[in-house]
Formats: sequence, structure tokens, C-alpha cells
Amino acid sequence: MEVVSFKQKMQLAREDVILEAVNHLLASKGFELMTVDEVAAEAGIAKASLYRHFASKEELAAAAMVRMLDQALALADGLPEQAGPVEKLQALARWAMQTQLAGQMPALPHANSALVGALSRHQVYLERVFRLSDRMGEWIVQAQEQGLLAADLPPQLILYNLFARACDPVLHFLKASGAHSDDEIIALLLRTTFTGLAR
Amino acid sequence: MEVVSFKQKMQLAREDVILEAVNHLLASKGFELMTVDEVAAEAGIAKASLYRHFASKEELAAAAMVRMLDQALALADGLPEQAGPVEKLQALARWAMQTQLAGQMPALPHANSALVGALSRHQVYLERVFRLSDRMGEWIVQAQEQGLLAADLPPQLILYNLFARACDPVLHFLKASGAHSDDEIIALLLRTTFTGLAR
DNA sequence: GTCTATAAATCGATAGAC
DNA sequence: GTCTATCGATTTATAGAC
Repeated sequence: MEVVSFKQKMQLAREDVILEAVNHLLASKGFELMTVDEVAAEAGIAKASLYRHFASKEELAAAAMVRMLDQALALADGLPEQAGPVEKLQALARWAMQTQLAGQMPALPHANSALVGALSRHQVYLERVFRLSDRMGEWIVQAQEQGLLAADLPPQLILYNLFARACDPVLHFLKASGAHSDDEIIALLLRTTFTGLAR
Repeated sequence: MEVVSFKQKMQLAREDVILEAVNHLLASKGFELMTVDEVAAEAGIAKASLYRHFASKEELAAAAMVRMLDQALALADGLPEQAGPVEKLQALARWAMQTQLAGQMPALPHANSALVGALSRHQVYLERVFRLSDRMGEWIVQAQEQGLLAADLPPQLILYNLFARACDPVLHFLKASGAHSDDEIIALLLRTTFTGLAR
């Protein structure tokens, strides 16, 4: 049995506040423009204290992304058994889009960012990515076998498409235009993702 | 009549070399990670000389994006008259994807980037964006009237979708997987853009 | 644990000699 | 135009007092 002391609980709660601030800043400015001073200010602690929780700026961002992936995995686990594979994929995509519109989805780091290198060597992060990819991959293959998704499309392409839609700039463009509610925006993007622009 | 001296031609040629380097760096690292030192090194001139051509890092990036938009507008102008509106949109999207795969399509700046503010006040850049948007907007409405694109989708959504596909990270994911040629990747992404994942 | 203060490095931009 | 040298600002990360 794991015994979690009061002190440990406090520490976890504090780290959760920190990581929420990181997610918010990662979403609005990206890794390079986010400064550790800002994170500390938004979390309400001193920067030196922050470095007692996380060893580096990269570790900070990685922990925030792991937290986001854990939320996605928890959602995937909680989906009703009887739901079809496409419904499950759409539920995940809808949650990701809602998270992005709420300003909590970290922006994709650029190819040469220090974050990319750190993430590619971050075992915990990689394990979460693989686990979520495997879960979604099963649903994709099921959907293709049932004729619900195009069977001649590489499953990998469908997976990448869904990941990319979670950070799609179209959401912000549409929101900035002010012509639609958040729910309408998500419905529109889900539709273009699954049935395209044609017809 | 405009008289362009030899000196002016040399200057324009040098600026073209500089802007190609900027496009390359903007594509691979984004605005924040791109340093002016790198631009100067890749263009083969000294940084101080660079600042005699462009007043700031933001001006440098803006000029590179204007150059890219001019290339898109030239392509749009050169399209055959008899082509249908969807063919024209696809030709533009295909060119943008090829440009991205060639590592020359600037990455989208983050919301709080200094570049966003500079671009939103950059008259030349804005004029090019509006002109390209108008041109594409006409084709979109035509395609909807002819029943080639979904008529109940806001034209703005279609426009944003096509712009976003030009910088879609799916291209790099697929390229990194190594399973497809560039032409295959573009064909796949064009298909998912226009007819979606379903069927 | 939290704070102030600062070291160390990087980067944008400019000066001044040639 | 090109070069070297440097300023001023910013940022990551740490030291040391409380």
C-alpha cells in the first residue's frame, strides 16, 4: 500500500498549480516565449522554489505534457464500452479541441526546439505517447474494418491527422473571427476532419 | 517607365538570397529560434550588412512572408482559365505542401510572438494576405455554387482550412515515418482535406 | 520552503575602422 | 558594403540569507 503523507499531498497539489500555469503559457506563447519567471509568477511562487520541483525548463514542459496525455488517457479509459470506435475517436478529438479553445493545449514545439530533443529522450513522456497512440490505433483499425473510416488510408495517417487537429490553428482563426460559438467551431472542425470540405 | 540600375538589381538579388535563408530558417526553427546571426551566416554576409537591408528581425521575417505570398499570387495568376475552382484551390494547396516539404514554408508564429504584432501592422503583408484571401474566396464561393464544395460550410472556414493545411505538421510526421514519398504524402493530405477520413 | 541577488550565456542592434 | 567589438536587454539557473 502506498502511504501518501500530508506533505506529499501538498507537494502534488502545488505541482498541479504549477503545471496548469505551464499549460496555459505553453498554449499562448509556446516553449521559447514562455519564461520561467512567468511560470513562477502565475503559480504564485518564487522561481528558485520552482527549480526545487522541476530540474529545468524542459522538465517543466515535459511534465505539463505528460499531465495532458494522462488526462487524454483517463478520458479514453472512461469511454462507454458500447460506443463505436469512431465515436471514441471523436470524443477524444472533441476534448482536445475544447482544451485548445480553453487555452490549455500546449502548442507544438518547432523542429529545432530544445524541447523536442528533451521530449524524445523523456521516457515517461514517450510511454504516454505510445500508450495513447496504441489505444487510438486499435480504434482506427476497428473503424476501418467496419467500413466507418476509409480502409485504404494508412492508419498512421489517420492517427497523425487526429493528433494534428488537436492543435489546429483553424480553431483560433475561427474564434478570432467571432462569428461562431465554441461548440459550433468544434462541430465544424470535427465535420471537416471526418468528411472533408467536399460534397 | 521604371529604370532599374545595375546596382539596384544587385541589391534585389542579394535580398533574394537573404530572404531564401530566412524562409529556410523560419521553416525549420520558427521566428523565436531563428537568430539574425544565422541568417547572416547562411546568406554569406555580415550581420551589420544585413541590417542595412532590413531594419529589424521582424522586418526580415515579414519580407520573407511577403515573398512567399507573392509566389502564391503569381501561381494563382498563372493558373489556366478553363480550370475549375476546386482544381485551382488544389493547385494552390499542392504548391504550399510542396513548399513545406521542401523546408521553405515559414512556420506559423505563436500568438504572443513579436512577429504577430509586427505583421498585423505591416501594410504590405496585410495587402498580400487580403489579396490572396479574396482570390481564393471567389473560387470557394464558385465551387460551392457548383456543388463541388459543401455549400453549408462557411467560406471562411474553408479558407482557413486551406491556409492551415499549408503548415500542417502531419506532413512532417509522415515524412519522418519514412513510409511514403513526397508526392504520396501530398496526395494523401489533399485527399483527407477534401474528402475527410470517413467513407 | 521562500525570498533577493546574481552569475553565465545568448541575442538583437549599433558603432566605428577599413 | 564588410568586418570586429560591444552595448543593453533578456533569460536560465544557482547561491545564500531568512
